[in-house]
Amino acid sequence: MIQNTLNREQSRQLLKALADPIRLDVIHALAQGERCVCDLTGELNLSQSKLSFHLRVLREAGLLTDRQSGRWIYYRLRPDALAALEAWLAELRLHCSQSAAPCPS
Amino acid sequence: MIQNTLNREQSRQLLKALADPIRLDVIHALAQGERCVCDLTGELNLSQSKLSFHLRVLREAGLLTDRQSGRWIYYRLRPDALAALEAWLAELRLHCSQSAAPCPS
DNA sequence: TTGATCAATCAAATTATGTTGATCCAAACA
DNA sequence: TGTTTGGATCAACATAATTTGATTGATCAA
Repeated sequence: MIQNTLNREQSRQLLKALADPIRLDVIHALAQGERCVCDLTGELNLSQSKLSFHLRVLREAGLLTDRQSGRWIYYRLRPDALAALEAWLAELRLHCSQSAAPCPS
Repeated sequence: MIQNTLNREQSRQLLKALADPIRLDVIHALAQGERCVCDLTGELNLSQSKLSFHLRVLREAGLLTDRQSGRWIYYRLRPDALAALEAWLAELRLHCSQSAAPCPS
């Protein structure tokens, strides 16, 4: 489960999962709503095992959930994971504009 | 320059730059404010060329700016880049909870 | 049952990224 | 000028991530 404040390792895992062109395609497709794997392969023009690999990376990072219905598996984005990353980024922004003391310090 | 709305490639570059443990250490250090390279090597206990490599990745992604003063170079986080990523994430969240139509579609 | 389909997994091959140590360049100072 | 120092860059090497094709397990329909 994703907490509201991410530690360094959690944010790294989310970022790493997102930092791939194919996985971003998946993310963008799922941003429109839940999708079945069988539809995603077609929409994104990916081989079955390739898609499966990337879905797994995203799922294990906590960005996706899946549910099974018959032989189909549906994936969706987890808004809480996205919100947690947003909060993490917002924190970084708070104090970053402070100037450095001149070197040599 | 980072626009307010990122395209897929821009967001990928930002995410990829962030998705590394050493670069996250750098980011966290710079989140407290501007730093000289010479201080960062010490704080993060990194070899000079290693730090330089990672600073370059972050800078080229648009996450950092640098300024030179004498022989020292100071880096700082770009809050606009962070804000742009936040906005990108927020958009993904808007419609993602919509359920899929049952397969076969 | 049997055969077909959806999707996960695995090992091998490929590709991309990060690390290291050496070298280079520019600024500062003697 | 000549030397020192901060930092960028480069090539060779090491490590990590992705792709591919084959195999497996589960569900469903005939």
